[in-house]
Amino acid sequence: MALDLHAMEEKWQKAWEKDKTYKFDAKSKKPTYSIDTPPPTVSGVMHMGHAFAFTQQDFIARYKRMQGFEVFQPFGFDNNGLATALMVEKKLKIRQSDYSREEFIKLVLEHTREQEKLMEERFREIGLSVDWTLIYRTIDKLARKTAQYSFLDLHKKDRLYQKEAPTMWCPKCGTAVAQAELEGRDIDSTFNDIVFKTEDGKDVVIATTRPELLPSCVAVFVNPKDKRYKHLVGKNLTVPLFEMKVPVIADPRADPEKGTGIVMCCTFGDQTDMEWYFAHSLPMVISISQHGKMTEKAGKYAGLSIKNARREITKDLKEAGLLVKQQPITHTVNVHERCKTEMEILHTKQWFVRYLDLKDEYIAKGEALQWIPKHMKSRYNNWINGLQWDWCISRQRFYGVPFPVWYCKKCRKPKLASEKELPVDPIKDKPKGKCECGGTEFEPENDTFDTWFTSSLTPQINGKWVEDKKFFKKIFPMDLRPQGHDIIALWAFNTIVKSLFHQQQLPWKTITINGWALDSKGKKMSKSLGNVIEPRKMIEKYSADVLRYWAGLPTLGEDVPFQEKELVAGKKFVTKVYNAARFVSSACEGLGKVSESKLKLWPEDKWILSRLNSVKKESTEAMESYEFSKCLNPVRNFFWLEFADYYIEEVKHRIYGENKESKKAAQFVLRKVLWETNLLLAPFLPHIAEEIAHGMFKNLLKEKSIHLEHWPKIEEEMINPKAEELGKAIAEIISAMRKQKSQAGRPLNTVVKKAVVTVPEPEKLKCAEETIKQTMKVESLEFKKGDTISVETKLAE
RNA sequence: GGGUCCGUGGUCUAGUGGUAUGACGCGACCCUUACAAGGUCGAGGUCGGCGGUUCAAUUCCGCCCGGGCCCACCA
Repeated sequence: MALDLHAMEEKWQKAWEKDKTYKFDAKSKKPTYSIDTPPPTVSGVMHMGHAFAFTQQDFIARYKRMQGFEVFQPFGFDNNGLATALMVEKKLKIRQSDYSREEFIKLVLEHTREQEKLMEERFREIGLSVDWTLIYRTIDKLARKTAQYSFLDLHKKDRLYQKEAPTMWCPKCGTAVAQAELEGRDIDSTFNDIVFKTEDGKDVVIATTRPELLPSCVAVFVNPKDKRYKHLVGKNLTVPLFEMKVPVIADPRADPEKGTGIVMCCTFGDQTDMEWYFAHSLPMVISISQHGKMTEKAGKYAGLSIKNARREITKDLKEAGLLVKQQPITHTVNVHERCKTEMEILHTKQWFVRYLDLKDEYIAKGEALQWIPKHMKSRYNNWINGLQWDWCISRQRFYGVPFPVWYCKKCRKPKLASEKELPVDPIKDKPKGKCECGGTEFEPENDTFDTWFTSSLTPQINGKWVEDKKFFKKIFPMDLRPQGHDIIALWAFNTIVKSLFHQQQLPWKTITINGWALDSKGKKMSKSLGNVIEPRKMIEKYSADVLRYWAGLPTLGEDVPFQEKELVAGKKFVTKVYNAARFVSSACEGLGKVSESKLKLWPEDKWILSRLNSVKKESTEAMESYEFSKCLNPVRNFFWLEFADYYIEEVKHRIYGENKESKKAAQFVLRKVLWETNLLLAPFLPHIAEEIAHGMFKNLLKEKSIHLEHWPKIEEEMINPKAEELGKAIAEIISAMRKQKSQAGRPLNTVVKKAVVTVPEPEKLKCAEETIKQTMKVESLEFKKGDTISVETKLAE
């Protein structure tokens, strides 16, 4: 009887939905286990990486539920941010500028709702034990309210400032960005050796990749130890084409090895330029506008794009004979992670969260957090140690959560919304009351929050921090944050920062960092490479349980190449479990309650019960430390290689035999092992586990779902090393006999006329004589003493 | 350049101070009353390289090579 896995899985998914099996009950007396579920970006599509990570999260959720926790596992959608705005514009063929912010947000929420539905269907197909009534969105009302409340709270705690300062800026998106949004990219460029003139008309050659910044040149730097240029320090040089005079200054940050060893400082070509600007109180000459055009400071080049200006200026230098050499190079440049545009440092007014002063505390708190795998903590530390900028949280973007801020027209002071008004859109809403100065006229802050300003509040959003203090107390701090290693610096770090400011404690007890699902060759799956495999295709071809099996194999945190053959193996395993369950179920027909103490156990019974408990112990410890693969692997091997391959074969004769006493013991053990391994497998293979439980062992179910049953308890008294040793020896002997039958080309049910078994301690195996004889159909069995186990057989004709 | 992880039969992996787990693939045999979408058995590895510690190293230490990721590197 073949089982239709797809129909079976669909049946149980519907049943779980109908029975509200995974519903979070806030009134439950059980201890809460809360999970800070990552919100996938709304795109309508589920990737293999999603399936991978969310399934791993679900293993934990299901395990904790079976350990008696009331599991809070919500689901989220990230529909805040640039990616979403662009997607909606494209799909609906609209421009956000044609709408008010509130209208646009409404539109996005409506539109993404459809995409969410599609995604929700996909995510449901992998059998997540999510409470689907707990869905949050990073731009819906609660998220906006929470983010704005967070802003007010940070303001109250004196953690916010607004400042005109050099800021990382994306000229394409026309907005400030945070350090965490930068990405290093190798870009081809040209080293241009440009001639500056000394006051007495001599040439000084300076190498630069950015000749378009010549109009912003405010100084020239040399290393104080560099003898070649010592004579220039304190003198002025003339900037070619632009003819202004700039001083030569000595500073150790100038690298004599790079370029010509003498470097121009512009406001601002890079971070060092900025440091020099502050360190040497240099003037500021901004020649690039917020939209990436040259300003009037660039003279005749004003209005050109950066690229065009670079070309024109290079051309003019060449014509003037001031460009002596050009050399192609590749260098790493910071680009905006969203649009891959090269970053500029511009002087603009932005809101910042002041947080650089607390680096030590972040590190200390990071120590107090349980990181799994442990080494991921060093990425967090690494990031904090390298932090150089306060968190710039304002974005000159239209779509996002608006700042709850207006400015007094009279005194320019910011006026913040009051908590009760939240969420507000200052463009549409008016502030309540007057300014401190008495002013009554205000203009809105047009900026929106960095999306991470909101995403870093998922524990507060899900815990209803701003709406239900009692609920929040139940949920927060959360037990688990599962997430990818790519966003440790962004999501994990910012969430920790926010909770430290708002709640003065860590947002979670444990953070698990999952790896990536790669293609079979270990490359990242991406549309452009054409190596994307959709989980859905694999579910259709195999099944959800099979896909989950694949996700359960690797160690948490490992990147895993997707090998379809592992699904083949998974499918075989699911089939095996089902078939074995069918056998056990039919073998145990009519078996009611059993009084354990009255059973007379055979050696193989003691062996498998001992092994069962060893495996329970091993797998429970593994799950407790979030090492689910160390649970699944041993359970799988135990089930298949010991229980199915040996134990079942060893007791068949008792099941089919006449002796009621021996049959009952075998039945009891079969049922117990099957039932308990099925429980151990339930977090991994929830559908087939439920099918087996309901279809074959319904009388053992105490709850309406196997997923609400308790995780098997370890029975230490059943762990018996001697029984395990004996069981292993029996298996070895059986295997040796199988080998001889196999090598003789005979079926396994061939009768063995006579067998001589050599073992180190024959007397210990005496009790297993009947088991071996019956299992291998041996007519006459003799034990001999010898150093190693070996078997001689005479097969029937 | 700094950090970190990884490198085990054809492929993917488990694991450990005493030469190794399982899977997929491969070969042979077997239609044995749970399972032929199966079973049994088998072949296949100098556990990246070099040195060191040790009675003993794949496992510990150092260096090197190769790969991934994070950070830095923008003259």
